[in-house]
Amino acid sequence: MARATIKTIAQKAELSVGTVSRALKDCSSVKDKTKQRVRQIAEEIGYVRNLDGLRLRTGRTYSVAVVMTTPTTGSHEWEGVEYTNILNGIMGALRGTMYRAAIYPVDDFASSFQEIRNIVEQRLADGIIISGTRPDDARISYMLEKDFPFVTYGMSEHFTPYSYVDANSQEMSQKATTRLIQLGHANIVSINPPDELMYSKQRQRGYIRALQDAGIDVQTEFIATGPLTPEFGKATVKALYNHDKKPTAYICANEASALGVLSAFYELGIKFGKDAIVNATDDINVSAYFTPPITTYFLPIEETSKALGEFIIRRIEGEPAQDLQRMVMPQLIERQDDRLKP
Amino acid sequence: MARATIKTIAQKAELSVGTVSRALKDCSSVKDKTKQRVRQIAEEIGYVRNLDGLRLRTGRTYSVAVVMTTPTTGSHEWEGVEYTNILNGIMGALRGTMYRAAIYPVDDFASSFQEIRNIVEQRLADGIIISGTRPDDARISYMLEKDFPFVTYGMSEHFTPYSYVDANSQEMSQKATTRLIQLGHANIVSINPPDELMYSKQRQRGYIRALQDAGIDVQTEFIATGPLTPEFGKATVKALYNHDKKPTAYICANEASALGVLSAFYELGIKFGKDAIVNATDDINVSAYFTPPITTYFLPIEETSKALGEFIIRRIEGEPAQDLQRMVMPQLIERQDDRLKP
DNA sequence: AGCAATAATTGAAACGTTTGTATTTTAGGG
DNA sequence: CCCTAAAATACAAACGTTTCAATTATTGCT
Repeated sequence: MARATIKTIAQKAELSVGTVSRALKDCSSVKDKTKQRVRQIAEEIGYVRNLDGLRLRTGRTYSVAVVMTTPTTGSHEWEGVEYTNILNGIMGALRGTMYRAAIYPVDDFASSFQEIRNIVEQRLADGIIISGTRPDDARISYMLEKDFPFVTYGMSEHFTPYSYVDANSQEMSQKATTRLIQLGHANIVSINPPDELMYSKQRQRGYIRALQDAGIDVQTEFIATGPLTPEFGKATVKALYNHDKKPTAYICANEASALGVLSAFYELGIKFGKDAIVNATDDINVSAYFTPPITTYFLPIEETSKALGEFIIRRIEGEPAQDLQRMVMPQLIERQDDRLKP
Repeated sequence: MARATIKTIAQKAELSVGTVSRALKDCSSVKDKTKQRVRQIAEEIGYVRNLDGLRLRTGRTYSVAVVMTTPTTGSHEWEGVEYTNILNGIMGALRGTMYRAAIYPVDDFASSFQEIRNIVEQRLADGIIISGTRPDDARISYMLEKDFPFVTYGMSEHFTPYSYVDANSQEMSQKATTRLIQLGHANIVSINPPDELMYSKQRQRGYIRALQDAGIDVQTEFIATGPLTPEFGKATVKALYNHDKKPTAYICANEASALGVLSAFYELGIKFGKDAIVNATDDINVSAYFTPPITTYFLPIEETSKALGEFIIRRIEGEPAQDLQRMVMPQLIERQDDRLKP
C-alpha cells in the first residue's frame, strides 16, 4: 500500500489537489467546513506531508544546518564539550516545528567555511548555526553579505547586528579572577581556548582587567592558550612549575583542562588547598566528582542551546537579528573555599 | 543567478535532459564522447545534483537515520559517552558517498521504537543505525520483519542474522575480573549499565563466569546496574561501604562511573591502592588524568563507529547481513598494578 | 429577477530528477 | 547503395507539492 498523498485526500474528499493543499495549510480562501472535512480525512488515512515534494516546489529545505567544530578526528583527548547536550537543546527547540537539524561536523575553520559556502550556494538549509566564533569571523561576514539566516554560539566583533547566544565570558572571567584575588591569590594562571577564538579573547580581557583593578602586574606567561584538553591543562602546570612566581591558582576554561591540572598536581606532589587550587568555567557537572571537587561557574548548556534553535527559526521566519541576541551569565558554584591553608 | 540544473547542461550540450541524466550516472547507453562532454560542462558550471528532485523521483532518501538514546534531557549528569566520536565515525564513513546522516536523539526505548516506526513507514531514510540494544529487542524484530536495512551498535539474542558492531563485552568483563582475582582480589564489584541492556547482561555473564572459574561465591549485591553516571558509581560505593565483605575492587563499565567511585573513595577516606582499587572499560582517554590514573580497557570508538557507517551503506546496497558483523576486543591499559599494598 | 461583487474551487504549470518507450542516427553486411 | 540491426538520443510522463490564473458558486443589493 502506497503512502497517502494529497491526491489520495483529494479523491476521497472529491476536491482538487490545490484546494486540499490550501486547506491543509489553513489558507483563508477555503471554506471552514471544507478545511474540517479535509483534515478529518487526512487524520483518518494518516497522511503526512512529503518533504521532498514540498522542498522541490518551494525551494525551502526546512532544515537547519549545525556546523560544529568537533575535536580533531583521531585525537583521543577529551575536550569536555558535551555536544549531545548542544544537539539535544537545538533539536528540542526544533521539535514540533517543520524543521529538522542537519549536522555538519568539521575539524577546522577553513573546512567550516567551505561547508557554509556549500550550504548557502546550494541552498542545503534555510539557516545555519555555527560555533567557535572569532573576533573577525569571515564566515559571519559571508553570511551577512549573502543575507543568509544564521545564529552564532559565541560572538564576534562585527558591527552589523546578528543573532547570537553567548555566555558572558569576559565578566565571568573577571569575576572569577577578582574572587580569587580577594581570597588572597596573587599568582593566578588563566587557561584559555586557542587564541584565535573570540571567547579566548574575552576571557583574557576579563582576567587582565581584574588584575589591573587590583593593581597586580600581568605576567604574560600566566595566560595560557590551547586546546582545552586534560593534556593541555597538565602541560601548563608543568611548564610553570619552576616559574619564579609560583602559581597558587588556576582558572580553567572547562572541566577537561581542570582535570589535567589536578592530574599534574597529583604527579608533581602539589597539595590542593595548601600549595594551589583550581577553578573551572563551563561546568558540565563533572567536577563535582573530581578529587577534590572544585569551584566552578555553571552554564545550563542545554537551555542555552535551546535558544540557538529558537533563534534560528525565528530568524528564518524573518525576525530581525537584533531581537535575537542572548547573553547568559554563568553561576558560581563554590565547592571549596579556595583559600590556601598551611 | 539560479542554480545549475540538468536542464542547463542539456541546453549547453544540445542534448535532451534524459541523455544528460544518463550520462551523469555513467549509463552504458550513452556514447563515451557524449559522457565526456556532459561531464566537462557539468564541471564548468559547477553543477551539483539536486537531492530533492532525485528523492521525489526515485523514492530513495540517501540518508541514514542514526537513532541514538541520549542522556535524559534535563539530567545534568555526565554519562561519559562521546557521541561526537560516534557521529564523527559514522559521518566519516559516509563522506564521499551520496549518503547523509540524520540524527534522531531519543530519550527512551519506547520513543526510539516510535521513531523507527516513523522512519520505516514514511521512508524517511534508507537505513537505520541503532544503539542501546536489548536481548530481546523489539525494534530489531520489527526491522527484520519489514526487511528494512539496519545496523546495531551492540547485539541482541535474535536468531536471524543481522548486521552489528560490538565490543566483546563478555570476554572483556571476564578477563578483567580474572585479572583482578589473580592480583589477589576476592570481593570485586561489577558496575554495569541498566539491566535491560544486552551489554549489561554480557558483562554480568563474564563477571560471574570469572568468579565461578576461580571458585569464588557470587555476591549478588556486588553486581550493580544503573545509569553510568558518576553519581551512580558514587552511590554504589556508599551502599556497599558497610557490607560485611568489604569490596577491594570495582570494575566500572565506563569512566564516568569510575570517576564517581573515586569521588566516593575520597569522601569516605578509602585509600586507593591500600583499601581498594578501580578499573574501567569503555575508556575514552579521560581516566589517564584521574587522581590517580586507573587501569582500563580501551575501545577505539571512532573506528568502531566508522564500521557502523560502512556497514549500513553496504547493507542498503544489498549485501547480506551476515557478512556485516564485527566484534571488537578492547585493549588493556595498565595504569596501576592494582594489587593492594599495606 | 438580474447584476455585480465576492467567495470558493478548479486547472494547470512548475520545481529537478529518472526512466520507459519511441525515434533517430550510425554501423555492418550483402 | 540499400536494408537491417544496433547504438544513441529524444520525448514525455511521473514523483508530491504549491500557486497563479481562470472558472464556478454564492451572496447582497437594487
